[in-house]
Amino acid sequence: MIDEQIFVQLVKIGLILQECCSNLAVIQSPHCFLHRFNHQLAHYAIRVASQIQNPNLFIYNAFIRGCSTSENPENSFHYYIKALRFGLLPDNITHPFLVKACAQLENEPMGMHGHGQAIKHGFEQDFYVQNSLVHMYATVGDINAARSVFQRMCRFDVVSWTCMIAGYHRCGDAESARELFDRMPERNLVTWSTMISGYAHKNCFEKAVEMFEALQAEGLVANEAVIVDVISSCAHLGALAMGEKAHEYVIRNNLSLNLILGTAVVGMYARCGNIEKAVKVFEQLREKDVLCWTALIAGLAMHGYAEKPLWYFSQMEKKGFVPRDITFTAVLTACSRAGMVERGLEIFESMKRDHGVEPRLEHYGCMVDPLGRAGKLGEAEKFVLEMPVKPNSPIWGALLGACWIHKNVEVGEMVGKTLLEMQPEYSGHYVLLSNICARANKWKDVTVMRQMMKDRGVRKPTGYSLIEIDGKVHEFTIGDKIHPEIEKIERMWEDIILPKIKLAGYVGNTAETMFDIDEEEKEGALHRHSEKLAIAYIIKIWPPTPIRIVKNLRVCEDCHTATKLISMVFQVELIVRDRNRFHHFKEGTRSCMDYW
DNA sequence: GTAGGGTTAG
Repeated sequence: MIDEQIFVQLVKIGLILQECCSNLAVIQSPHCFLHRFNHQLAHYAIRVASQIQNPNLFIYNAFIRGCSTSENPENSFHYYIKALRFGLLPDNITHPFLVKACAQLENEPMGMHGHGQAIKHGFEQDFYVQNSLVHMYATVGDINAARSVFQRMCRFDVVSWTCMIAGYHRCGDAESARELFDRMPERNLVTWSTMISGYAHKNCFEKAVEMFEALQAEGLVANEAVIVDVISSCAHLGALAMGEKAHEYVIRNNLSLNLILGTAVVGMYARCGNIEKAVKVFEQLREKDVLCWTALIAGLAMHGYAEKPLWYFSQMEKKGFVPRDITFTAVLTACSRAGMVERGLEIFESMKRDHGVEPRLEHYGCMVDPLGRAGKLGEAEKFVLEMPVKPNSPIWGALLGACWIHKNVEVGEMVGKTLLEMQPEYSGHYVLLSNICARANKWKDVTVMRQMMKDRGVRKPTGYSLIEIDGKVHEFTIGDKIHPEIEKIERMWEDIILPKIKLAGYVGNTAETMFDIDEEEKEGALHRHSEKLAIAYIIKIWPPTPIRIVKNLRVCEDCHTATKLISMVFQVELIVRDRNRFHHFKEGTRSCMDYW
């Protein structure tokens, strides 16, 4: 029989070891060994515990605490119930961890159970219990319950406010979060981090970056957790200069480029168009895991590479990392972008067979697209109709895109009709369908589509392009009339660029603009597409190499051809990011092989 | 004893 004091020491050591292992498990490979070790350790501790004749509350609290942050937080309840059965009364330490376990599980009914237990044992007024409850309700998204606990509290600290702020962000109420943030008397890094991640996770990337700047203005130094969201926001914005600045901040402040931050930096460089730097950072990372590899593979795919992402995928597997569903999304995208239909199908089939990963909607989407692009419309259609999951609008959208590329009006009309029913508010479907009709000279249908959009109040979003010059972002919109230098830009296009690229074989393609404007304006309007304006502007002044442009919509066929010719005639490298991917233009070649 | 971090088809 083991002495209780010795056991207490054992549990302490065990818990510390367990925490160390869970950290180690993240940074080292192969993972399976450490997981097994972890499991064995827990098992060992439990076996030791069962040897004790009269375990006291301290021991149970240690287990409840240990489990609350483990992979199976529900075990906290297991030990809680065991303690009760043993006739032990839980104390003020027990409840916060029991409630925390429910938050970890994101299980509100269980959390309410925990809340009930705290009331039953008279700890409802305990400050730590209250903070834990606010946290738990905020985490499960029940902001009303969180607020109700919060409002009944006698005192607050930075943790209470921060938990409430996180809760507001979680339920999409950034305004209330901001209000509380401005009002609270004390803020620390976690508070700032909660605000920044709150914005970033709700796609308010500019706000996230603004908060980071405000944090610096306060004289605070961000840590890894903060900067991760800042860098990921830069990635989403496609703001390379801003992202580079954040990366420099990491280096200057000696922040560790750990697994998570490293992944964010790799993703940022890829999404901001500097894929070479993404690869370089990736190669230099000391710690790598499957998500890190996935970020690189997805980045390479985004840039139109095919062999490279597949090579990294095989390297990843060789090193013993187990691909996850999103890894396959990235790999299949790479095949799709490169038009590697057969290779894609092979990998798609291997997902379940060799890796036990059940294909999800996005994986099917990755297959419909290349099949359609390759002209195998029948197979693509069959694929959609025979899917075990109900196809969603992006999948039908991929099929519609294929109909547009291959001028298939019959299938296009059928698919378009389905899409208009599924998403009557989305302008893209009307535009694509009308373009399909326009290509087939079915002008009556084009008019019908136009009218339908008008009747339903659907508007096509305005196309815009962004370029960063000396750290300042310049915006150009289609048919721009408000840009202070618009006249010069237009003259640049008309007098210099257009004649030069015409000599190189450029013929304006007006088919796609049918939808936007009247016949006689067609060619003129085409020249006012935002990326052409941006290029004309940047070529006018000293052009950087490469010229980087970020577009909100997809690059149209005409702009694509024009950009390709500009890169050749003016001897400049252009990197254009549209809503889907990157296009690299250098000396008249392009990375996407006209697959876009 | 209580709060914050990466990847994702079209």
